[in-house]
Amino acid sequence: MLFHFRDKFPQLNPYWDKYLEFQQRLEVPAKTILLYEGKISQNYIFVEKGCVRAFFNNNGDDKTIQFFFENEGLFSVDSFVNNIPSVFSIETIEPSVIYLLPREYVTQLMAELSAEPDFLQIVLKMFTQRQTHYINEFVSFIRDTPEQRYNNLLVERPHIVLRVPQHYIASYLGVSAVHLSRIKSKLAKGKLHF
Amino acid sequence: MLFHFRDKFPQLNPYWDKYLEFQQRLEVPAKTILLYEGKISQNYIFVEKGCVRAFFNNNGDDKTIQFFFENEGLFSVDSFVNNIPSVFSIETIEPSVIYLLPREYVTQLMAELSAEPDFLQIVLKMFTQRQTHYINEFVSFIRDTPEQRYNNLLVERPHIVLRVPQHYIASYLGVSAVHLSRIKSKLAKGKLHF
DNA sequence: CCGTAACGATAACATATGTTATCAAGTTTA
DNA sequence: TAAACTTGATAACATATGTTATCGTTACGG
Repeated sequence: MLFHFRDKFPQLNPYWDKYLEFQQRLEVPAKTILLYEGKISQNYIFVEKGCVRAFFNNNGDDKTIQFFFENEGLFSVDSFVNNIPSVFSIETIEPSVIYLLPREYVTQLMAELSAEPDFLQIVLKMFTQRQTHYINEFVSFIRDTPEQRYNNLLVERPHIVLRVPQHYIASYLGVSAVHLSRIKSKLAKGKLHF
Repeated sequence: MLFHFRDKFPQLNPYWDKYLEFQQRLEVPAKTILLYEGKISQNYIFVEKGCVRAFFNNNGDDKTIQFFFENEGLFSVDSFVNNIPSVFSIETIEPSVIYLLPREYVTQLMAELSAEPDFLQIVLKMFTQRQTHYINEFVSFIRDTPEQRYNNLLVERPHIVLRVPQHYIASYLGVSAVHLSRIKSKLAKGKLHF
């Protein structure tokens, strides 16, 4: 359970900026784990450069839930808010520049934000957006074939296809890497008829 | 995008109770449509007796998103909050007793609730719960086979399997009705070995 | 610079799932 | 009560997808 913050609600940026100095800057290679499945989330994670994914282990092979790129922030809401073990891990996909804001500062920031007059409205909108996102994700599994989901990804979020290794995308789409390769070659053949 | 209210946060019930008199009581047969896909949600819907489902039409056959039973309330958050056409329909599955609270009263209710000191906390918790629910739904599609999903349903929400016709459950699980029948018979055979 | 790992394509085979059709039992409705 | 509809099971066949293995290419660390 993740969500983004920064720049989605620009009027909150000044609050955010106040805490820049408390962030820890990390420069890390690919495949660096930022949060371990089973551990309690202790930081809000902001991606300045590179990209990360949220995933969980399922009998050996891992399943990707979501991707995050430049200027996106995330945390395991469930773990962070309720102080319970995270059900997924977070790791970098590319060499990345990451900022971590520790729990105590996030709490403090939240308290300050509550003062903002229309913070309730913003929170509602923020969660409504996130909720719509996750509902669309799962409706897509009910409605679409893997091929259609891959196509949607190509059309709606091509940067994911361009930057992320194929087996992560496959696990995100809910198919095997082999099958995703088949889907791609089938689509490529389709495009030859014109 | 739906969510439940009543009794999940008992401290809010008094607020809710104040609006009981403005609700419209409906006694309807099965297959009564309460909100049409494409229309803007004008009511908060509360199920007193019976059950309903949210679904959308996909090239002729319909796909079920969620089920609601006694004492659960729902509305299309996206449609209701942002005044846009709903992406799904809502219809009764059994003969039901339904209460509708029109938009204007919900708005009024919300305004009153904002006064409640820890309403922000409650809203956060409420949405966090809903978000967890939808994430679990879609993670289940990435992680589990249809057979496992059916099993989860049996274990975690057996009332759904008991009360809801099988083809609705099939469309909710993302499989054909025929295949759900196969899954059931396979599970039944499995249970004979003991 | 070499060895190793990561990535992606493909083949061959096994299994899962969709589609269509048919049948039986129960329910609803005229 | 008869006809029509709903629900669910099953068979037969077609298609989709998973699994395992192999291969070539590229990227990367010693």
